[in-house]
Amino acid sequence: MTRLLGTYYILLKRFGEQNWWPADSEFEVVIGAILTQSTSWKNVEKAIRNLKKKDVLNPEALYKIDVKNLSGLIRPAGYHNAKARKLKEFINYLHKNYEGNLSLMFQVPAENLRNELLSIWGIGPETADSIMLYAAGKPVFVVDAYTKRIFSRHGFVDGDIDYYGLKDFSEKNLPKDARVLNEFHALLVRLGKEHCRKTKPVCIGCPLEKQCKNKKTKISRKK
DNA sequence: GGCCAGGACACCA
DNA sequence: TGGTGTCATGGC
Repeated sequence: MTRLLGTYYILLKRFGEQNWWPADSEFEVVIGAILTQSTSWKNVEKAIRNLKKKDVLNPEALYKIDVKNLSGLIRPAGYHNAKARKLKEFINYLHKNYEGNLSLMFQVPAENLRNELLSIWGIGPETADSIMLYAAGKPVFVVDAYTKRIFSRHGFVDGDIDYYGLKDFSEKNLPKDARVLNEFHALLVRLGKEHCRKTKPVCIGCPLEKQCKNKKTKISRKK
């Protein structure tokens, strides 16, 4: 077993299954993946509630709604004008190429699907991988700000590693199993929120405290 | 009242 | 290729 996989089991034992992605449908996962860009999930939930209330959280309605109305509904998620355009870019692509059928799109082989997603304006590496893993069920590792911070602070990778360096490292050291990759990313976000924040890291009680290399800000047990 | 959150893109050197 | 600015609301 790799050290990284061992870390996964440590987190799983401590936090339990996270049951990601919290959504009622694959389509909702895609929308959530775009809305959560650089935004806390609590704000995304409000935007999603608005979309549900107006009954537009489906491919047909989202295709028909005008971008201004859409922008107003997703306002709580921040960057609402930019995100409304992003949602429109995705839904237009889906209608143009797959008749608005997400299941049809997800039949595309993983590597091709990833390139297609990346070709859509507003969908970058992380959002593409989130959609691949949590909506399409493809076995890919999702890198985010928490992953980078946690892995560098705990000595898995250098702090200046880029997205694909981190993704390659992770996928080489973990089984190609969507269930594991799904759970691990969710556990890393949980760890990041509770113990490995950008500022004020709380190492005491962190399940990875012994491995932490964050000397500068690590909180000492000594009085 | 400041910081930052489950990023991506445009622009510039 | 890498650094910086922009997009913006809401919780803590």
